[in-house]
Amino acid sequence: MAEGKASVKDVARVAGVSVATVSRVLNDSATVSAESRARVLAAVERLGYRRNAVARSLRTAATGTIGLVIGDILNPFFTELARAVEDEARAAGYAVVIGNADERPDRQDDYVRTLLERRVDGLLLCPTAEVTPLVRDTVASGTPVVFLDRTLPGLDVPTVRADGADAIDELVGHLLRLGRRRLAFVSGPAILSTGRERTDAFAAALARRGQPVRPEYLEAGDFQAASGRAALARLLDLPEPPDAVVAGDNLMALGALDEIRARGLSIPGDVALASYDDVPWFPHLDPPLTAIAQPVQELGRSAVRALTDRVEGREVEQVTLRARLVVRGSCGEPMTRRHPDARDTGHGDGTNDEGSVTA
Amino acid sequence: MAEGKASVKDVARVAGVSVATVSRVLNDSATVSAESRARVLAAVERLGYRRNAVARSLRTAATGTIGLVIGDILNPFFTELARAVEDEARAAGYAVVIGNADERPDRQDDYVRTLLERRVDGLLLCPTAEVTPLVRDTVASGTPVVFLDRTLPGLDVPTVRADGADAIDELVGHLLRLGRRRLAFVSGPAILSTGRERTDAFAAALARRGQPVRPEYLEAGDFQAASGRAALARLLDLPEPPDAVVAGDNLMALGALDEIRARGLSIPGDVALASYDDVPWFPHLDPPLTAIAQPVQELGRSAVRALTDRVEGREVEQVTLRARLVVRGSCGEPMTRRHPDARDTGHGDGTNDEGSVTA
DNA sequence: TCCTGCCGTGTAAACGATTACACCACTCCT
DNA sequence: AGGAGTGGTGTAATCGTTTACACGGCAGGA
Repeated sequence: MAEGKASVKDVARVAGVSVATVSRVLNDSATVSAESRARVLAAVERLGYRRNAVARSLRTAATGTIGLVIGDILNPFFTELARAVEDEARAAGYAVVIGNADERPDRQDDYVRTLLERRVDGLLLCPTAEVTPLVRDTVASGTPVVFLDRTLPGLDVPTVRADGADAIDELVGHLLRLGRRRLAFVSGPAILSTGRERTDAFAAALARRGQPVRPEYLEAGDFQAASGRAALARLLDLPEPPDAVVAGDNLMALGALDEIRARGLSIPGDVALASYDDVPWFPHLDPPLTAIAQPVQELGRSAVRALTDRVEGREVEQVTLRARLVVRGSCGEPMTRRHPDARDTGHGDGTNDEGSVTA
Repeated sequence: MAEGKASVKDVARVAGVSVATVSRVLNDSATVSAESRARVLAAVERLGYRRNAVARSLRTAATGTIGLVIGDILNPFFTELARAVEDEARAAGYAVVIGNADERPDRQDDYVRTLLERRVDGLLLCPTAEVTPLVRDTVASGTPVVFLDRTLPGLDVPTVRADGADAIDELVGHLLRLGRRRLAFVSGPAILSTGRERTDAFAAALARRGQPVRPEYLEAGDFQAASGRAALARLLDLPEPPDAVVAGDNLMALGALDEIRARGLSIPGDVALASYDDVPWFPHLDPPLTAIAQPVQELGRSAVRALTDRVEGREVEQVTLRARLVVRGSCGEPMTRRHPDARDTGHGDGTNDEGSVTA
């Protein structure tokens, strides 16, 4: 109704009670007579009073806020993750402050720093490719931190992540079955679990099937599109270029697509392409991209649960979920339906289903 | 180094000075002897002191934070916008708290409420399709608010947006030139400027060229994929279905794609498709999607500048930028290069260029 | 009647910073 | 020598809440 600068003191005066009573009504913390309650509520309404969360946080030493630092806000994987985190946090009564590290340790640190200064109750971190002193100190200092999607070596932090080893194994089998023999992998930074482990799983899958693992087919990028493109350029310039490439995330797959198209090569004719991460438009690409889908919704929700558990003093353990393979046409699988009359039911983690967002 | 619970008082004690001096060093606000400064800095280091932004904000009545409420975090348009806002805000010394309204007025209000409680210095709002009392009260109460991307009728709020009338006109000309005569438009909610104005521009462009505007070809959605799909279903079920469809945003275009594919129709053979908003993967679709690109980076940056100007007491005026048409193959344009050996230079607002993200 | 307990309420002390004001010790000028 | 200015510092008030503690009144049991 009125100006927005009223404080408890004003409310108390208008309602003819003390500030303590106002506070008690606002938090319904103790017994207050119906009479007082009504008068306070009326005064609040009349003054357009809005509680000052800053002062409240100062006094209670809790902000009701968790920080989420994601790797790259332009990466739909993180975007979807942020959405899931937000939903679950809101349900648990927390607000989320999102920070975008842009895959750069310095920006990550910037965000961690301001989030800590703002006294978030806990921190959800998708760590960038480096163990910075700040991150080390932060986890050491007892601030509730949970790693999401990725881990860093040498730090004892609860982590929520998806294991794609089985899916990668399946994908390798798929490619070999389709006659591909020169399989390449473009991984993320080796220090990140999501970089190292995916490469390892890939190599293990080849080995398990008695296939050689050629070091020149193991490329590394930084999870950004440009690095995917560069990696593809190096691979395609090899004397014996690969006939199948698996990209370590969806952005590098996009970069790979760029390079393959730019060279006038066809997919899957000249080279098969598959991607880690499944995103809504993959089914609409030419050809539809075979991908490994992570349970993004569950990842986000579990992470929030783990963090709030830590914040509220409960014990938490590591959470590992499973990713799974979604076969489409980009590896040479015969396309059974050129113009499908039913929806491709590739996704399946509960929400997004091919570009149709939110139920 | 040590525990993270030190306060200015502790620092003062260790440094052998008063809290005032500590504060002065921390804000380098007044002259402090080199001697004292050094001792304070040493104490800060030794105690691992981290300034409490909550207390600071309470005292200074400023949080150094701006709130950004976007329509839908799963929509890449908003994601890119958020990125731009964040960059500019960070450069201006502000942190950004992102809220995701999910295109729902109640969630928008939820976020506006908590952001105001947390005393953000200003609010960047992409309003949802309804003028809620809270939004009305907020702008009336003098809180610095700037609308971004969209306006609401009846509210006098500085707005930063892109005008697509010229681009739509150009697109209509493009379609007519390619022989399309039954043009349909799937708009967003009529109450939003981004809904209404795009429809109007579309109708005006047709009228200007002496083409009839058929009301049954003017569909409305809610900027989400599902509504685009539903709209397409209605359009394609008409006795005389359109031979070209323009979607009012990228998600509805995705939904349109879904429906067209599900019916076994081909693009552009059976129906041409174009979209408002350009996103990194459009060039990789089958066929590459013709789209109207908004100057997203500039939009975000201008909005932050407008808001910080308001926050810091300067006058601000409306900002209107221009969108532009990016022709690809989805309307029947002969594809000059099936396998381009140069990059499609569709985008051009400075940063993203096809899928390659960040320079 | 007096004591005990409970209910509803108010007073005042925190929380951790910033900052107005006062103060001291100089130096420099007249 | 005395006054004015200045540079460096400390004391204490303040921001808007929450909450420990105290207190008055009233009911019920002995």
